[in-house]
Amino acid sequence: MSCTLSEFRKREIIFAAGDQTQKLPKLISGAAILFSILPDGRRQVLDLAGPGDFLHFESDGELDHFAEALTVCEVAWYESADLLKSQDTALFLMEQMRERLGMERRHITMLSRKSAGERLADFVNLAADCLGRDGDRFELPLTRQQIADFTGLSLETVSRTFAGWERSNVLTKIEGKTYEMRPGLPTVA
Amino acid sequence: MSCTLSEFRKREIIFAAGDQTQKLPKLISGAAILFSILPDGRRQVLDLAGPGDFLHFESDGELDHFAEALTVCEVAWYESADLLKSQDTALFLMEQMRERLGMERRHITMLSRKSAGERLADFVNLAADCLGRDGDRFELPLTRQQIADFTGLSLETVSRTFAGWERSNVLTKIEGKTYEMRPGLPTVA
DNA sequence: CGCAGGATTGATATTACTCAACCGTGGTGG
DNA sequence: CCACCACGGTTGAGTAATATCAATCCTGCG
Repeated sequence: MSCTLSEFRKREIIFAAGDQTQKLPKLISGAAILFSILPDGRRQVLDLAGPGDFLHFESDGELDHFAEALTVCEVAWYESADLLKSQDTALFLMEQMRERLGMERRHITMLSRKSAGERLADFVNLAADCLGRDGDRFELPLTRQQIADFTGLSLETVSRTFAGWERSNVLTKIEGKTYEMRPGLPTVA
Repeated sequence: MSCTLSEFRKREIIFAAGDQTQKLPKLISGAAILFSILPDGRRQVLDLAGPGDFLHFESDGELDHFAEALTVCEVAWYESADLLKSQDTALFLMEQMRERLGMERRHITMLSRKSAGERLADFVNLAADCLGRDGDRFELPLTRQQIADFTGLSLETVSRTFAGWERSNVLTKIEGKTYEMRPGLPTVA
């Protein structure tokens, strides 16, 4: 299967809403966030992506969201026609889309009725999954604002909640953006 | 393309989480809600479906959500293998999944930072689209609780918000579950 | 060293939730 | 045929959670 590879630096935009596309981008390594910009200028973070995740499924048309590299990342660009040629790869693509749909639905559930603490605990687990853990340690290469835009909270609430966790020793900042978690975070439903 | 047809009455369960499936259900007529049940017993409404919408994309495995008929509805059950055989229908299926993904992302955006009024205005528009409008009139065959479970609000807040709209004449209850809207609902982003 | 952007913290305001009582209606059975 | 019941819906009072506004603090970097 032919595809081209490209690399992005941290904070680089991988693609923007409004771009025309003919290829499907798959994240090979690193992590990215998907977001849209609302009419009032606010950003809504839609999803996190890790290695193996497709960043969009628009095979031919205009993109409706942005993707930004959270870390250095490699992206493979596939021809969607190639992927649909064989039933195997079509099935694989469908599986990918279904997983993404499941992610979005968990996101909906998280936003729907959970408290600030529960949302952030969900987020931390999700982020650790996407970005990789080293034992109990993980990195959060996102700004407070990005975390707020993912969890639907204000950045102050994000900050206060993390501070509370650090005070009660369920979370420790090791250095920079690296944290270590201990059992005791609100349960993830 | 071979497929079987079945019909459901209002409030009937079309399929349940945990069911095994080999077929993809497409709504031909009527409307349905998709929801999941959380560990604490609460229901989370994930989506509304109207004519032409697939109710899930699980081609072979266990379902993770429920579908319930909001009105009388007809459902066509397709073999997923059939749909993936030709590139045309595979592309069509992919388009359907992409649209569903877009719906979920709008849902995320709605839940993320909007006020009760904005969420319900979004919901009303979405519901009118799914369930069909007759000019400015539309039906809402959902309970207050279901609307609350979709918008992430309490049923009391849903009730109060509708009551407020009726008082200010931006929404009128015609009879039963039929409403008429007038310009003036919070803008949909 | 100084600057800029992000992060933290505090005080206050607001929104929507919770708890609780009450209403309306459709259906059932005496 | 009517009374009653059950369920969904409405309304009110009080509260709790989180947003907002504002001041200050880090930290990485030129």
